[in-house]
Amino acid sequence: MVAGGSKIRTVAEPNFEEFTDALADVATVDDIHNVCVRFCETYEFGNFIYGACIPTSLSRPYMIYISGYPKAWRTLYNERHFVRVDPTVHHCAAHITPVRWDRLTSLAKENSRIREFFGEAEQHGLVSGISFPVHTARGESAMFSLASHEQHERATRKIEKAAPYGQMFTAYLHEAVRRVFADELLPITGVRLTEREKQCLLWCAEGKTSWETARILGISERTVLYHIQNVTEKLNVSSRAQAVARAVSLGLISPQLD
Amino acid sequence: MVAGGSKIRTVAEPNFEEFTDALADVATVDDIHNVCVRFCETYEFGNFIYGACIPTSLSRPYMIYISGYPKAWRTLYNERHFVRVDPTVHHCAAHITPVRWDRLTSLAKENSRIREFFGEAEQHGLVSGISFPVHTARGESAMFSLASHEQHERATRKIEKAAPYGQMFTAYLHEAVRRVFADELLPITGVRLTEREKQCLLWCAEGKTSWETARILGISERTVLYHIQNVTEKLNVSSRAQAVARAVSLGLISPQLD
DNA sequence: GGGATAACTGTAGGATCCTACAGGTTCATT
DNA sequence: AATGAACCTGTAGGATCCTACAGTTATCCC
Repeated sequence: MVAGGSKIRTVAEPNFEEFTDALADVATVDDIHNVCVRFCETYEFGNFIYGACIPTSLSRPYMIYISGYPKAWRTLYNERHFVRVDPTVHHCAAHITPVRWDRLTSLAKENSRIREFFGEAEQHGLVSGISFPVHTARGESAMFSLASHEQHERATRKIEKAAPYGQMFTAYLHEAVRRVFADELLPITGVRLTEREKQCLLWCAEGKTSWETARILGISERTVLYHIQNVTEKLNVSSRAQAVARAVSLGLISPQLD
Repeated sequence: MVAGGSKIRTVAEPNFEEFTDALADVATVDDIHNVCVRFCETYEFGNFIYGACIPTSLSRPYMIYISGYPKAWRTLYNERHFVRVDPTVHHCAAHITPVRWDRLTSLAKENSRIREFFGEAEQHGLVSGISFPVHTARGESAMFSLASHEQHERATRKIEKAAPYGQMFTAYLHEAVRRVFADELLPITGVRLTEREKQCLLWCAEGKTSWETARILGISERTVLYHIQNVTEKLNVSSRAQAVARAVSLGLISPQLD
C-alpha cells in the first residue's frame, strides 16, 4: 500500500514536533520570537516576519507583527506604505496556499511599484523566500514569511523542503499568538453576547424585522428592540447593520453546519 | 546556521510536489478524488474525507463532500446527524491546527453521544486518524480527514509523519475544489458589486446613515438609497442589515489592512 | 436582605429606511 | 444609431428603526 505512483527519496528531516511543543508553551512575545528564530535557523533562512490582522469591536482591526526582519527594512516598509504594494501580502490576503516569491516576479515586470518594492527588498538582503497565509473562522488573517539573501535558483531546494513545515508552523504560530494576546484582546474581541442577543441579531442578519423576530421567538417586539439595543451598545456601534457587520466578522454569528 | 538546537533524523519522504502539481491540473470531482486516493495511499491511510461549507447569497451555505469513507458509514453519519456530535468537525470549525483523533478521546469519556459516535466509527474501520481544518478569507471552511483501522498507538508514527503534508495538501485541495466548482458556484457566490455599490455598502457597514454616506461620497441621499437597493436585489435580501451580513460573509466587504 | 444580571414589556416621537413612481447623463459596445 | 451598464436625482407615503423614559420578574451570589 506504500507510495502508489510517487517517488520516494531520502532526506534529512528536522524534528518538527519540537516547534509545535514549544509554541504550546510560550507565554510572551519574546518566547514566540525565539521559537520563530529557531524555526528559521533550522530551515536555513536568514529572516522571518509574522503579521496578523484581527477584527475588533473598534473601528480598526488590531495588527500584530513579530519581526525577524532588518529594522531598516521595517522602517522603510512603513514609511513607503509598502503594505499596499507588497504582492506577498495581497496573495496571503486572498489565498490559503503558500507562495514562493519567485512566482511573483512576473507581477514585477508589469508594475513599476512592485518592481521598485522588490528592488528595495533585495537591498536589505531579502531576495528569495516563501510566505504562508492563514485565516481563521473568526475572520482573522495572518501571514508568516521566510526570507533568504540567496538568489531564487539557489534557494529553491530549501524553500521546497520547508514549505509543508512552514505552512503548519504558521497555523500553530498564529494560535500561540492568539493565546498570548488573549488578555489584551479580550475587551475588544471577546464580546460576550447572551443567548437571546445572539438569537435576535441572527434573525436580524437573516433579514427579519423586529416584529417578525418577536413572533419567531415568542416575545414582544419591544423586547427584540431591547436586545438589539444591548448588542449595539456591547459592540460599540450605531446601527443594526453595523452590529451585524461586526458580529459576522468577529465570528459571533455563523451559518449553520447542518 | 543549520539546525539550532533541533535533532536531525533521516526518514523516507514522499515527493510532495507531485500532489500540488496534480491538484493544479484537476478539472473534475473525480480527478480530485483520485488525487486524494493517491495521497491517502502514499501516507498509508485507508480512508479519507473532505468536506467544505461555502457561504452563498442564498439562505443556506453550499456544502461539498468528497468521500473516501465507507458508504455505510456515510449513510449512518447522515441518518444519525453525527455532524452535530463529531468532535473533529467541532475542532475544525473553531481551529486552524490539525487534530489527532486520539487527542479527542478525553471528550468521549465525558459525553455519551461522543462515545457512541467513536464506537460506531470503529465498527466501520475508522479507528485512528487526523483531521485538517482550513478557512478562507471569504468565510469558507473545509476539513480533510485521514483515517486508519489501526489502533492509536500503532498509527501514531504515520500520523505524525503525514501531518505537515496533510495540512498543506488540505489547502491545495480546497483551492482545487473551489476552482472545479467555480462555474457552479458563480451565480450564488460570484455576485459582482459595482464600485459605488461597494462604497455605499461599506459605509453602511461602518454605521453611517444614507445621508452621511451621501455627504462622504458627494452625491445625493437618494442615490445612496438607490445603490443600497441594487445591492439588496443582487444579494437577494430584504434589508440592509441582511445585505451587510451576506457581503461580509462572502468577503465582498473587508476591513482595511492599512 | 441587598446587589447584580438577564429577560421582559410598555409608550411615544423623531430619524431612517424601504418601495414605487418617474426621470436624467455618460460611456463603451454593437 | 442603438443598446446596455453604471451612475445619478426627485417626490412621497408607509414601514421600520432608534432612543428616552419607566417600569416588572426571576435567578444567583454575597
